[in-house]
Amino acid sequence: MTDPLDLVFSALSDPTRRAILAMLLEDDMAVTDVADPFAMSLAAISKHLTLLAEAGLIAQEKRGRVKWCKLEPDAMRMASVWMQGFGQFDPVDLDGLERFLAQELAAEDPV
Amino acid sequence: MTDPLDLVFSALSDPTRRAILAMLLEDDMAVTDVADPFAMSLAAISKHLTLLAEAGLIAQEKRGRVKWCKLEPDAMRMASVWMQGFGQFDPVDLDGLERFLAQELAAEDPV
DNA sequence: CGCATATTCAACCGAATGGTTGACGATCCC
DNA sequence: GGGATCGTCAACCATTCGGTTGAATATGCG
Repeated sequence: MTDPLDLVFSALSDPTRRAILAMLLEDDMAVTDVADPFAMSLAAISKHLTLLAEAGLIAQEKRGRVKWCKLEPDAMRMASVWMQGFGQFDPVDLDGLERFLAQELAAEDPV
Repeated sequence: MTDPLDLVFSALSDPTRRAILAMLLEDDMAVTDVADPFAMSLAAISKHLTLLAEAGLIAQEKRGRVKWCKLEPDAMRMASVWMQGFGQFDPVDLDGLERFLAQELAAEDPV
C-alpha cells in the first residue's frame, strides 16, 4: 500500500543515512565499521541501516558474525527516475554532455 | 545547520506532497484548487504546501485573496545532483539519449 | 569451555509528523 | 457594511522518528 518511493525518500532525508550511503559508495562495510565515524551508539546506526535496507538502498549479508552492507543502486535509481520523469529540468549530470549533444544535433539538423 | 537536502527529501517522502508536485507540473494552482482532489482538510493541504515551500520545491505568491503555488525546480535539481553526483548508476532519463550518444561517439572515434 | 567481538532487541524518551476541528484575518463583491 | 470565499493559526491527538541504555544472541578464537 505504501509507495516504495516513500521509503526511499524518507531514508534519504536523514543526513546520517546519506553519509552512510556515501561511505558505502567507497566500499562495502561491516556494521561496526559503518558506525565508527559517527558520534552515536551502534544500535542507532543499526537502526539506520535497517531503514536503508527496507528502502532497498542497501543490502545486508551476514557472513560469520559480521554483517556486510553494500549499496543497492536500484532504489536510488527509481527515485531518480521519478524525479526526472517528473522533472522539467535538465538532466543534472549532463551539463557538458548536453551541450555536446546539442552541438551534435545542431550539426545534424540541416541534413 | 540542517542540510537543505534534509528538507527536500523529507518533503518528497510524502505521497500527498509528491502528488501535489505532479499537479503543479501541469499548471500553477491556488491552494483551494490544490486541495480539491484530496480527501483531507484544506488546513492539512496548507501545511503540506508550507513544507514544500520551506523545502524550496514550490514558491507561493499571494495575489488578492488567492495564493498561487508554482513549481520551483531548483530544489529538486539539487537533490537530483546529489543522487547523480553520488550515484554509480547511469543518468536515468537518458536510456535512449545515451545510446544515441554512444553511437555518435562511436561514429566519431575512428576520425 | 570461556571470553571477546558483532549485532540486534526491548523499553524508554523527547521531538517531529500528519491529521483533525474551530476560530480567525483578508479579500472580493453586492 | 455585510456575506461569502480563501487561507492560515492554534490547540489537540495518535503515530513515527531518532536517539539512548542495558540485556540478549550469535559467532569466532585461544
